[in-house]
Amino acid sequence: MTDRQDRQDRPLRADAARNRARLLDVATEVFTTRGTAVPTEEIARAAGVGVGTLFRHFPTKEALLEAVMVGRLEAVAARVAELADEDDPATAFFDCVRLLVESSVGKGEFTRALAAAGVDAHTALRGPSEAILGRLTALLEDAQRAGAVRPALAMPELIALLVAAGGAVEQLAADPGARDRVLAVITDGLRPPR
Amino acid sequence: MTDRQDRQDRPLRADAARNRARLLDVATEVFTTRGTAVPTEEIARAAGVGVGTLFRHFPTKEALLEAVMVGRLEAVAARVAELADEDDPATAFFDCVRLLVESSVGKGEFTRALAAAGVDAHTALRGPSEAILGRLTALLEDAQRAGAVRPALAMPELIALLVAAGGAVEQLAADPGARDRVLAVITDGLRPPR
Amino acid sequence: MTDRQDRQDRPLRADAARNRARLLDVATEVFTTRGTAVPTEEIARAAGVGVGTLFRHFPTKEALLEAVMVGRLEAVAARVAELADEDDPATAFFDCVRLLVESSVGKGEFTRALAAAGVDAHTALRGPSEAILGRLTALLEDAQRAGAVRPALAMPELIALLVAAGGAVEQLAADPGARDRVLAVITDGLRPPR
Amino acid sequence: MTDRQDRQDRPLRADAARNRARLLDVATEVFTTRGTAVPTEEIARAAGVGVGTLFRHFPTKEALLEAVMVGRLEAVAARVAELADEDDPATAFFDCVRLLVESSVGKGEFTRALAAAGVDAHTALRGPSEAILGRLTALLEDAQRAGAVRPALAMPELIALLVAAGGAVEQLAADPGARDRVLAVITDGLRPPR
DNA sequence: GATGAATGAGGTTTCATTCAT
DNA sequence: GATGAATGAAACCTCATTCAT
Repeated sequence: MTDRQDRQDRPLRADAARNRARLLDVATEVFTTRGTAVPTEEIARAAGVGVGTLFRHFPTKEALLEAVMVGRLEAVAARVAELADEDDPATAFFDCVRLLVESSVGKGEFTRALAAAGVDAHTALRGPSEAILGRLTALLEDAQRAGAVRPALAMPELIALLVAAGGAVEQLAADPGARDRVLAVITDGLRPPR
Repeated sequence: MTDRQDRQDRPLRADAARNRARLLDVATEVFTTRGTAVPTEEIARAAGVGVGTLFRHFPTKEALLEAVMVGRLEAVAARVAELADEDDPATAFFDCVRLLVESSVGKGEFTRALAAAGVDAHTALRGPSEAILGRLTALLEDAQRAGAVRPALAMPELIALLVAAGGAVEQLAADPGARDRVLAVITDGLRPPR
Repeated sequence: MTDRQDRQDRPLRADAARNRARLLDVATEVFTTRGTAVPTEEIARAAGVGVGTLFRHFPTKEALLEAVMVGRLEAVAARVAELADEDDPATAFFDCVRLLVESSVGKGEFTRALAAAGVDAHTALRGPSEAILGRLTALLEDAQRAGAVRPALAMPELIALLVAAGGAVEQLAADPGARDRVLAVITDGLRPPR
Repeated sequence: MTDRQDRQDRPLRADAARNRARLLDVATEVFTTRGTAVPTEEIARAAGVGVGTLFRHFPTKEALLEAVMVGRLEAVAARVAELADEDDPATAFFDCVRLLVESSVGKGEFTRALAAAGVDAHTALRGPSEAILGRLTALLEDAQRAGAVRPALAMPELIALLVAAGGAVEQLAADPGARDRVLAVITDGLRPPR
């Protein structure tokens, strides 16, 4: 009776696309700055649409959260791909680290919320996540081979460090000097021990 | 906002004191492992008391959160005080860093929840916080004077780093090796740059 | 309340007529098997049209319900008219009873839903209803005069019995033997008492 | 942590019991006369309590529906048990039939709503249902052995007939004469055919 | 003091209906 | 005429907090 094809793959109507985009923008902004406890109705109002519209686009609050995450991850993945073109392994790796730290602002909150909601976060996030992780793994290994990064460091702790440093940077948003000093500590810490 | 103790200085009856202690224990455990969204009723039940009792001791959920925080900060402050007795400035500072990271002071969630609720987080937390910060400031300065820590580092970013590293460590709870490597990155990063 | 046909007497365009017919078919099927709580959108989808089209033909969900009822009643009225041609009063009456029971005129759900919606159910249903009732009244009187049906029986209770027996038959859809035995009880019960 | 015993088996506090009873009364009345689509809030208001109270007693609308059903079935079961003491099998059986028809008012609506909600209706209703069905089966067999009821009649169709006749009687609530005539048709129909 | 029943504002989600495309 | 996106009232349910027992 209902063909999935019919409902999903048709390109969105102009106004629908506009609304969807506005909702995503607003949700990203709101979730990032005020946490995930913000009522859906408020997000809808801020986007200038009714709740019904929100729920047509994202059938669940979780779905909205997930979509926000996917959007952010995709943007980051794109920029990581650019940076990975750099020739010098050390430069490429540390630029990437800086990028990830600076763009991971607020991400921890999301993953936690998704996890708490019992979502299998991997379903929709896997694609962009793996793109990022794949690149980063390669960059790490190259930089380690080049002697620019301490050999005793694997991906899990690197990820954890990046997410954590992102949180720290977030706290220091008001003081760019402090932010740079945090980044310096992290990057210097990643180099091989003396 | 303030717990019962403060309002009427009558000493708590034995059973009341026991209930208050159990509530704090349970709340610490529950908030830490499952976040602050857990219903008050569940906390009361886990502590073996009725909700009414919980609200007699802590007139607000926020008050309970605050009390939990205060408890944790006080415990940490005590241990920091012990560590500060160490003679070698470098040892003292880095031991303290490790301690603070491992006890994940702050646990982001709490401070955020308190802030979101509009509580002036400093009212009740100021005491123990300042105790910790005072010691840490002194340790930092000593270690910097001794050349063990990079000079370009102030308290705000140190705090941010510690909180962040705490988060990273939390994520890696399952893998002690990774946790140690994170700590190594942070502590090496804190040393003077080459 | 009234469907499009009534408002503008322009004859329906070919595709419009086809859509209207499909909607009625689907709605009859869906309401009958799954109750009246099924969302309009689902009916539209099953009919292969958009919701907008559904509401153009039937300005209200109630209007659709009503149209479904009218359709069923008209079909039954036609068959009752055929049966009434039978010569033997007893045969005619009992055949008619069987027909009405088996076609479950009314299906309780519908009338209730219509009534609950505050529709004056008689406005549009009156025509076909009266056609059926008129015939049935005549058949009942003839059969009573012929001594085939108990004299102490008026239309209201006959109707009620038929609707009720329809419900019983519906419940026993899976077991044709049981269905026949229910019909036997009713028809034997309608004969004059010993 | 939580012992089921602790929560459920304690006798209800006086006010709680009063509220629970009022809620059940109101719900029975409302569901019976106006169907199951009535909002829970309205039931709560009619019972003079807040929604929260309703949901404390019945954690789901379905649970309330089920409780209403159980209550009605238990009442009927008790009366059936009384009637079954009668010596004459025919009298006992037909009295029971009359009772069931008259008390089954509105029951069909409930079972349908429960079924639609996907509840395994048997879980909570099984007890009282089986009590009624067990007695009725025995009465039917006795009456058949005594030659007072047609032999070709099994429980499934008897049940269906009773429920259906209940519906008919409900429709005729305004006219007691008609109601009695319906009952006469049913009971005469149940006797052995001539 | 302790208990847990009661409260009701507020959160998420559904769905009949309207209207821009 | 047809479409389906948008709308928002209203449904169900949760939970911090109060208060009778």
